[in-house]
Amino acid sequence: MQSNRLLAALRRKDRDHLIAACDEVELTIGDVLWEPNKRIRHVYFPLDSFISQLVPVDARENLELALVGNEGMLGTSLVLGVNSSMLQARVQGSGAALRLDAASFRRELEHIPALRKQLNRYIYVLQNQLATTAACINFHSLDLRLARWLLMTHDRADFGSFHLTHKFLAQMLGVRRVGITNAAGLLQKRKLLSYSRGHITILNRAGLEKVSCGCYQVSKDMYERVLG
Amino acid sequence: MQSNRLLAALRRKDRDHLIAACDEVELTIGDVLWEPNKRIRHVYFPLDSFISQLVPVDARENLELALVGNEGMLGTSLVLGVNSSMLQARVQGSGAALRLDAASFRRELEHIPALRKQLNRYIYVLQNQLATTAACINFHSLDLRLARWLLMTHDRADFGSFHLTHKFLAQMLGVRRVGITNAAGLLQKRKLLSYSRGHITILNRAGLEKVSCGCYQVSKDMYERVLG
DNA sequence: CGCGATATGTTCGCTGCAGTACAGACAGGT
DNA sequence: ACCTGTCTGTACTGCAGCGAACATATCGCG
Repeated sequence: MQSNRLLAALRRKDRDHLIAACDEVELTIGDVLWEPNKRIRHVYFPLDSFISQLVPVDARENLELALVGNEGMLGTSLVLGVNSSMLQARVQGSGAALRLDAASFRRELEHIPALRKQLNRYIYVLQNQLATTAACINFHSLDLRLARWLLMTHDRADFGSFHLTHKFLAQMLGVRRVGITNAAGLLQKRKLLSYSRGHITILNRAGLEKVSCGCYQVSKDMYERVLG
Repeated sequence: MQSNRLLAALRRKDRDHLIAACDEVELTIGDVLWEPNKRIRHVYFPLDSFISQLVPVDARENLELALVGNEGMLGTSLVLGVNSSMLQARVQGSGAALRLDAASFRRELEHIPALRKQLNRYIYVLQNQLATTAACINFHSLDLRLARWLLMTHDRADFGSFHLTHKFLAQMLGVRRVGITNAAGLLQKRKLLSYSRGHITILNRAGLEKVSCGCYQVSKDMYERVLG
């Protein structure tokens, strides 16, 4: 069991107080924690789970814009004083998370200035990651984007294999399923990964980083610089 | 001379206090107010100027991700406790703005809770607009994106014509110059706009809205709902 | 006026991805 | 063992946008 990095940065007393207020819950892949523009009832601090945030497009398609693992928190809108978000939150890796209802969370934000400060910085990082993602979509080809996506997921899953079908990846990246098959085929030919029926294993992480566009490193550096 | 909508929402006393602390400055198209990852020295509340925020990509290319006019503020990073941003800020429409140095701004944030609250909401809107932009880039064709861009600029310029060359638009949208020539040609054929040597005039705004993808309306509605 | 600089228009070949269809591979249930 | 549903691989057409080169048009300036 891991801890949550945002909470780990708090002073022991603040952290204990906050964790005591939370429930530890088990999240299962596929769970939808919020629908777009519905009231947010809980915030989540993932421990070893991770959660996608998806923007719905034209009522049919989706696109993943942010991945929240134990380095982050789901529910930043509440920090900004708004109790909904246009993004859908979907569990993408099963595991544990600390959960806190919205009202309690607001109370904790008032009581623990360091928490607000930390989460503000996290929001800054998220914003910049969003900017990087937009640029990546515009300029980089699908295989680069796929490599980046796998690296980000790998960081949060901290084990080298996970359950991801091509169809699922296509929904995340907002492309056709066949596009993923091709891109993944390229990466597989270079012995960077292997997969069969929804089970992807990263064989050569360093190689994958080399193939991926710089966007991965930019996002990662941003996090370390502001929150590390 | 317009006022700034974020400030206009404050109570008279707060607003007057804040405005008294600001300098009114004249911004000229092309001015670069910040470079990426450099220290932010001032924040700006545009009056009748407007400012692009651009993400640099691979050290050569740019992509505009946000446009800040009198409905917003430039310098939200400071609200989040970080004194830089990875985005470049470039004046895209000449005009006036209220300027405040970073230290004073921080002080005002402490003194005027309503300001912090308002700016937090604005950050939320920006974040969602960023999400919408990313989706738009991924799913929508260039002529739709161009229509959206022109509408957003038109909103902030509040007069129907502005100085924009195809080359400049290409840099904003992260595409080739020829791509803009084609897309603009399509819109011109439908009598929605006319241009000659850098001077674009919107002829039929309603028609342009109809042609544009839904992203324009989504962004606009989001602003009105949260801040309107 | 003539010149150079800038802005726009057009063309060509190429690539990446969309859309669609279909075939083979494998897993789990009965 | 068989069937069925799911996952993956392959093949095709079509289009949008890239990169590059070149042609034309317009403006400002000497």
